[in-house]
Amino acid sequence: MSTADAQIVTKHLRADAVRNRAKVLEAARAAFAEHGSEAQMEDVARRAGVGVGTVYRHFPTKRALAEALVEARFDEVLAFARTLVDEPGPDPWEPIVLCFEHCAATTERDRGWATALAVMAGSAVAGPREHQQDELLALMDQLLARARAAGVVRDDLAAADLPALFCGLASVVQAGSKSWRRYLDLLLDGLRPRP
Amino acid sequence: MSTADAQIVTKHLRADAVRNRAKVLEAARAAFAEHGSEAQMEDVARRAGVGVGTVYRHFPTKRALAEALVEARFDEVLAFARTLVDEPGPDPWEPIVLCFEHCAATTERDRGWATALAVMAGSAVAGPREHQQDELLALMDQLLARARAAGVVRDDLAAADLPALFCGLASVVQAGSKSWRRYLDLLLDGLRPRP
DNA sequence: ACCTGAACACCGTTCAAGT
DNA sequence: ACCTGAACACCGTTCAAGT
Repeated sequence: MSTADAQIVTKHLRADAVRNRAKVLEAARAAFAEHGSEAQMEDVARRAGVGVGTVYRHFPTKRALAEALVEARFDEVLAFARTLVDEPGPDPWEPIVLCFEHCAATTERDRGWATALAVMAGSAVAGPREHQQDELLALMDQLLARARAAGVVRDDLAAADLPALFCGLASVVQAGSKSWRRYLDLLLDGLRPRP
Repeated sequence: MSTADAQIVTKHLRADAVRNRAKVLEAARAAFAEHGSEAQMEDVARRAGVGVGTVYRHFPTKRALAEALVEARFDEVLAFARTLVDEPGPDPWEPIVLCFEHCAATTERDRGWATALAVMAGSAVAGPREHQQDELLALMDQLLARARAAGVVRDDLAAADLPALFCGLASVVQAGSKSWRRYLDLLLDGLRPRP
């Protein structure tokens, strides 16, 4: 959906505009990774080698630019989740663990990712990236169903519970806690079936 | 400690300065509760009925003002934890639950509180409110010791694990999740002893 | 169509002038 | 000693002029 949109837009873009858009996104990635939401639009423009006006032509506000980056990350996360669903291993518990670890790793690389997860956890009626969110939940639901069937997770754990768990994990990682491993181990252990 | 500091300073303040300082803090409380960290210094000054310069005389930066508010909240939380330690009930698990619920409730009323918890979870070497942090950890340690002795919590759960748990909870609450209750129930259940 | 960058608006912070 | 608020600095955003 978002990919389709991007292509439709792309068709109407001049060649140099396409290049500039990509350069801006790449520059923004670097700037936001380094400075978080404090990153400056002027700095993004400088790194991309364009004028500020060009940045604003492609992304109406700083927030929109940040969200475009998150959308790209979302696609990565979706691809990862799809792999887990499509290539099931012998242990149905493992993909659950991998999802949480992937969430933590993504948060470490991209400070904007925690915000995306917070939006999902808030579960406002609709919102940006709604389709991405739905797809991720559907994928997680499949992973959970398998794990439940195998009796390796609490049988009352639903996919709808996960965004909040990811959100919590992301904030712990982002707090810079050296020991998010310990936090994650506690969390995962708590998701195991009750006796 | 912080209370002592405040009194030492108070002695050197002129009567009108004391009043103004209190008015600024009260105005800041309202402004930050309403707008979060987006609150404007000019607005704080207006609500307090003073000039911006007066706000800056008492608090060198916006960040310092926000931290003063958090320090006050911290004192409230410490008082609550002290009560739990000093007036033990029949059920040693209950105070643990109350601590988490109090954390969630405080986060709902004060958006700045989540930041304080994130700092604790990050456990940087030192930092502001270090004594408050230490005291809170010591109190939690006592509550945990009792619960462990009664066999109502995982015996590997340490007080040092709690800041991360609080941090995660606070971010879920702050995300505006209607169902942080569900999140908290999952979390607490995960802290129960293993079979 | 798209790009540029000077100009504008907004808000955190400072400081000269007041009491 | 402390207060005031105009002035400054910084950064997000706009828009007239260019190609």
